[in-house]
Amino acid sequence: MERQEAPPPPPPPPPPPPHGIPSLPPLLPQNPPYVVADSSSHPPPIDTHQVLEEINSLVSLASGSASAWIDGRGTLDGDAARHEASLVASEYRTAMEEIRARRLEKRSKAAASSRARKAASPRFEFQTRSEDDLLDDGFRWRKYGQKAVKNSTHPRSYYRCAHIACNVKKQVQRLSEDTSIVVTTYEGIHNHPSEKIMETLSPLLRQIQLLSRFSPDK
DNA sequence: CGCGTTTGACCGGCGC
DNA sequence: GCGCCGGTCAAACGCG
Repeated sequence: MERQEAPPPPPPPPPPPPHGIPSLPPLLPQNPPYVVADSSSHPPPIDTHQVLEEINSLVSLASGSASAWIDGRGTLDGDAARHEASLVASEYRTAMEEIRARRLEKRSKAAASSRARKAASPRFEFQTRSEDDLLDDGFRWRKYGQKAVKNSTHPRSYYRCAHIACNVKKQVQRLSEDTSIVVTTYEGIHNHPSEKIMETLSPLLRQIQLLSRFSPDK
């Protein structure tokens, strides 16, 4: 147990979030206060793989893997390490539960507002014969999803109006029977004018204002 | 580097 | 309860 010099703590590799796996809350402190493995010590060292197993089972809830986080950290040892391992696992569990709860809440709120909007807001659909899927209607749209739909060879694309606080949506899909036809479905009413139209109109408006200032009946 | 797109995971609704 | 399906989310990616 006698250690003259604290061995230079191996700088923990920056957690490399592997491809496709969401970044995770810290599992272990960056600088190890934990005891370095010592074969002569008692109780025997615990393998991080044990801890990893539990953490992984928790992480699987959030469809990720924690192995990248704990890899290369070696073996924990002693009561302190044991204690820390359990703390880490329980902290992690709490964190993941919170994340999950927040996501659920957000989703159910979104679903509720989507239902309300569907019931209240107008929805209209029209077809155009066009090479381009996305026809220029003067508004800016941000794509937020694409989905293969049943009985259709072409995917359906989902767009939201890019204007702030305007929640108009549209779906765009090419007919499988006639590939040259695009079906566009709008949902909701814009709470702002089309930027394109304003761009065209604003010089005219300025002109009108200017003229009215010098108009004789003023 | 900021912003828009891609893409797989996830959720709720619905029919069975 | 279970599986399917459409719609949405959000991290990763890509492009100007």
